[in-house]
Amino acid sequence: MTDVNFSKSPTAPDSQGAAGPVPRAGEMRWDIIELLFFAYRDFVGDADQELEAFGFGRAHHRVMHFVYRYPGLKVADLLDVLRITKQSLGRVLKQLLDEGYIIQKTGNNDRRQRLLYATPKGEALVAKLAGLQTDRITRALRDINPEGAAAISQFLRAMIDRDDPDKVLEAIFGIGSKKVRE
Amino acid sequence: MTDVNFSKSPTAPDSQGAAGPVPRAGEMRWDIIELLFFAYRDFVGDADQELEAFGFGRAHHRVMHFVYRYPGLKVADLLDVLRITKQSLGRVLKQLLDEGYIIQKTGNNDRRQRLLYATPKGEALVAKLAGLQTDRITRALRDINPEGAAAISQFLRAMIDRDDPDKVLEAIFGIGSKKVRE
DNA sequence: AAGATATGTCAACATGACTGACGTAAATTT
DNA sequence: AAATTTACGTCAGTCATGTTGACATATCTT
Repeated sequence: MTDVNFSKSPTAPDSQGAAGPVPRAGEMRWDIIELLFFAYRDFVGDADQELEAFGFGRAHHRVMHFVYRYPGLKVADLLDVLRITKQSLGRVLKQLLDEGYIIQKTGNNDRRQRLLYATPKGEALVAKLAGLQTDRITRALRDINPEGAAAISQFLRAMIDRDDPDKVLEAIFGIGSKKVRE
Repeated sequence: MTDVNFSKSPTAPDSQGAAGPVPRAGEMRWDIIELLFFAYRDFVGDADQELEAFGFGRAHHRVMHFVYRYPGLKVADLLDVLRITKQSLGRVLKQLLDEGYIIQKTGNNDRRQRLLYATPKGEALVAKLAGLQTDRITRALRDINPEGAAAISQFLRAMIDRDDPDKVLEAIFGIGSKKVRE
């Protein structure tokens, strides 16, 4: 009744419509591709539910998270990290400023800059959401030994593009001696 | 110049605006949370670029992927997997049908069902996109031994909600003896 | 025959992304 | 000192993808 019919596909699996060297299906990492999809879907799903209560979306979460974690982040840095346009960021940032989750401070050296900081209200929101996600991660790591955990960390790092890293990635990869809020 | 000011946050890191037991910052898995964000961002970024050339978006990719991988998937199954509404799926699915990437077949036992299959054109698209993502995964796994790879797989599986698994998750977790296209 | 199910469709709307242009203040370069 | 560049904000318009709720049709189940 809710069964999927897996028998005989009407199209041959080996027929290809594209030119050039197409990778063969047998070499594909379907397993990891799909696990990443589902893992990420449920990982962000934790926060999505909470955010509804605040009238916020994922965009607000991402902004709050990085502002909290990297105090004094500039607007330009945030644009690099989130890879969205000024317009998109502007809308979300304005809401967070208006509702008192984030405050701006004029840069000391460069007065054009607006350095961003989380207010206590903003910190509480970030902590709540990170708590949910940390719970999931901790659960997932429960039966994994330190070597396994190291492999997971190494794998995730290696999945990230390292050409032209932004401010936050530099901190994560320890390129400079950037300090991050613990 | 593009430096981030990490010194003295204007708000105390320990001040909390929320009631109840708030997890302390020191217990948070900021590392994994952020690695997942960046890893997934770049992982889906591979496909996004290619999709532009086809005039498609991520939604089209997700539909194509699961239809290819689980031939004969029903519309209802797809709704479960993608966790979107009928409306949203309908728009995307209609395009893919109209443009010949997917075909429908009426169910054998239940003639109300529309079983979905990828056409050769659709298969080529999925293969192209999966190839890009597989390349990234293979690169990331290059220096990781089999035990590490097992830990990664175990971790990703454990990150996924197991209550009320859909058709595809049942196949992935081998609950039944579902066959999947290799 | 009545009811439940699978799918498709309509209207209306929200969010978060985009482009391109323009303005202002402040820093930097000439 | 003047010209240019940079950092940021904003306006107008568009697009992709998600939402809700209602309703129609064919088909299966009871």
